[in-house]
Amino acid sequence: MDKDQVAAILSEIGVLLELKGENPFKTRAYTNGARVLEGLTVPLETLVAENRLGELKGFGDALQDKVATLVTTGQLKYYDDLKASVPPGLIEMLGIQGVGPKKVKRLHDELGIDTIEKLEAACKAGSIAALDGFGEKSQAKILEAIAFKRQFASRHRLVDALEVAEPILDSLRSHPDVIRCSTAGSLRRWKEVIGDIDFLVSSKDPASVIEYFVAQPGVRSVLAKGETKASVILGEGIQADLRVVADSEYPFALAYFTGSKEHNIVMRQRAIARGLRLNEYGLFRSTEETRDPALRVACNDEADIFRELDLAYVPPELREDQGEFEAGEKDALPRLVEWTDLKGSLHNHSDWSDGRNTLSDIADRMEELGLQYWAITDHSRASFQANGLDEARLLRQLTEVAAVNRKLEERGSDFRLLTGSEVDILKDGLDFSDELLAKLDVVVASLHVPSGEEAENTRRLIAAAENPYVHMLGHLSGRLLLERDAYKLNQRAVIDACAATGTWIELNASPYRFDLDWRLWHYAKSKGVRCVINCDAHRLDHVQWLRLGTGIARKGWLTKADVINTLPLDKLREALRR
DNA sequence: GCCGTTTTCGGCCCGACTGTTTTCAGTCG
Repeated sequence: MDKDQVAAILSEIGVLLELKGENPFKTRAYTNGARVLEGLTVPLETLVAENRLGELKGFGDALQDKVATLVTTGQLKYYDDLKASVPPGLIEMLGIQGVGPKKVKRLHDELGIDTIEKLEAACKAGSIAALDGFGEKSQAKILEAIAFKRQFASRHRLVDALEVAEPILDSLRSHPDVIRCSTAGSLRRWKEVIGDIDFLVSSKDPASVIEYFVAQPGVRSVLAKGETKASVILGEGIQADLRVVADSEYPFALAYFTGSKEHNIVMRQRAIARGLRLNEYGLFRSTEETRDPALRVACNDEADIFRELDLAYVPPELREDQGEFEAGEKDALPRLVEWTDLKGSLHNHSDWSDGRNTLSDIADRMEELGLQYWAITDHSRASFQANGLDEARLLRQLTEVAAVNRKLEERGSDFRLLTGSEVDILKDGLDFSDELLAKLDVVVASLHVPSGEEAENTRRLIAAAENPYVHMLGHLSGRLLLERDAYKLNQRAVIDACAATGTWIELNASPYRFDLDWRLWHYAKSKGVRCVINCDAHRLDHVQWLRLGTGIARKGWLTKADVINTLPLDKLREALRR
């Protein structure tokens, strides 16, 4: 088994132990172990072979033993027995809002409920309300939560969340009683997929802000409303939470609610190690629970908090406990790329294949936005479903691009369209000959029709990377967020090949893809692979995705120097020729 | 289950909200 499979099993063991009512710290040991494995950059089998699992954080005798067994045999009796002892429906029941491991255990032990369907029937029959510790309200809430779970997915794409969050944030900002406000949580950390939206506000009058928030136009129902927080469901089925704090507490609350949970745990531990106590209300000179402002360390913003804990400021995108503490201690955090650093996009479509707009409309719009270049890389002939270009049409397109560029030049514009192709990676090589590819400014090679075999897909992509006319690989994994997993593929092996050949890798900025995944960029960068943040635009307004994609690049620790399309046009042309 | 310049046993990050409770357990983030 590889690390991801082993991590999934450790994580599942954690959930199963919770359902059995095990010691929560034991449960956490498994959950933590899974996270450590997910972030591993060396092959797990190597660690096992060299007996070095004990070097991993939180890996004691029990975890080392179980992981080694899984890696070498692909099986684990402890896990099999545990899984067999817990009905599968119980895990599904955990996904219902307000139902946790303790309740699932009691429902199962006392009423024999082991599926969501049985739970729903029991609610309707009134037998949940009769249970000790439950009541009419719990029963009604469970029914509601089951209906909600069926109607809406609990995970949402970043772009969908931003679309509803940004107007609400603007609205909060305009409220007279709001002093400072921000989004927080996974949205602020720019995760590609988010669960809910978090807002944070500082105010002298929390009650009025809470009332204002629950009355926002997008609010469909109110889940909870207290003195300092409220939870609502927005029309799109996305849950949004608001916290209101005093302005002096704002930086602490912002850091706290931005998370991630794992990042916060380390922050608290750093506070404790310095004789301090950190929570959402402050950083206190005390190890006891307190909110005494006299004991609070004065901090005006998040940077002050990091400084008190002997760290450089960590941008929200990096707060995943993926190395930011080691780097922050040494003041070695990178200066991350900004979306305004980008000068253009090198993978885009026009109405010659499956895009919507003409070459001249595209040029006019991108010039107007202040970009310096925009590559037209329509599909190649094998993508006939996307109206892919054959050699003759591609050659005609080159003439037309030249004509558009001549007009730009005549009116004194420095903006240029670049010629190119998103050439299909086929079973036996690329869809176009090297002679044809050599005539293009930009060649993006993409796998659209994968094989079912990991080794075969990996081989095809490596072969494409080795072609001297290929500048970059497009949407490497082929995933579609919340729709389709990555192809079977050894991504690290392909990254290694790109490092060896100097081939760039695209960060496809489409919010449906964000591919290559941010978790792999740190590795790619360490190998010296350069990134291209591409819109893969099919319409003019997809240019907005440059901003989204840059946030993902930031999560991958990338700087301006790591991203090719931050280069001005003349430097870019040189790089393309190399 | 993990961990240790006080500790190899006894801790392990912390607080708000809800419902079912007369003081707290469960859940969530």
